[in-house]
Amino acid sequence: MSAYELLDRCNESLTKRMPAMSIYRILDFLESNSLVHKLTSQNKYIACEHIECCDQHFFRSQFLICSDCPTVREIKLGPATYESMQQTAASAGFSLEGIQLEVIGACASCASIARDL
Amino acid sequence: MSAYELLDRCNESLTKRMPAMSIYRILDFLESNSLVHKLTSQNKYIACEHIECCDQHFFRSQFLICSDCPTVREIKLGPATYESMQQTAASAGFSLEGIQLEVIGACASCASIARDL
DNA sequence: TATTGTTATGATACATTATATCTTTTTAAG
DNA sequence: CTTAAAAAGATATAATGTATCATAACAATA
Repeated sequence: MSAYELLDRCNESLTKRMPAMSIYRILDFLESNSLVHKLTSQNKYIACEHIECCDQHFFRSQFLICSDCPTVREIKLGPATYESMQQTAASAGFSLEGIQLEVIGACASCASIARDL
Repeated sequence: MSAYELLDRCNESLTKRMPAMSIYRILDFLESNSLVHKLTSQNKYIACEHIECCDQHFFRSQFLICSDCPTVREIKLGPATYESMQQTAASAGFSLEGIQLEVIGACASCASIARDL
């Protein structure tokens, strides 16, 4: 959802109107704790898919974003993949701090619909 | 540069004011021809670093973005890397259409400054 | 050359996304 | 309790991007 979609959703169930600022502050907090991720190519926010899998999740994610429907899958980035990215960066003189890997594609269901046409 | 920075730059050298719409239309065209790329995590646009390297550039790029200065390096994505991403996507049922890989880090010069502190 | 249909551009308004800033409230420490 | 610091509320505004409609340029054809 976008920040403002979240805002509308909140205001449906609240008697008092929530200001946009609060949504962004809350999202900042959740993001900095890896409970929510921002899909920068969509300006949308998504709950971490692995919140419950462990106490502390020390892994990086990539996002598979369907171009036809709202489906998004968050997939853990293998340490080997991450290290190879680190090396690629290093070979260009960069010391890596973070990555944002967003993959656009057709999800299983949309791809099968497309095949039937 | 951001779209509006580009707009301002144009208006410095033009007698007539250019509308924002035109900038976006021009950027759309350049993007669809891989002459300009959008850095979605920054809402900025950058000229392709490999425009002159070949007639047709059939490769994908990743972007190394410095978190301290405006430096951005565009690096070709090796076919092996791309295929491994395709496989990862496929294992989640996605058929890959495109990727956006933005890497945040410290460029060589900013990293060396940081070391000296 | 005139006619017509298509594509591109100009112009304006508006929608969406995000931040700045100042005030008030809450929390925590001494 | 008092006070300093942190969080939340509130409002305005900045930054980014799109919709839409009118006009202009262009190309195909009679």
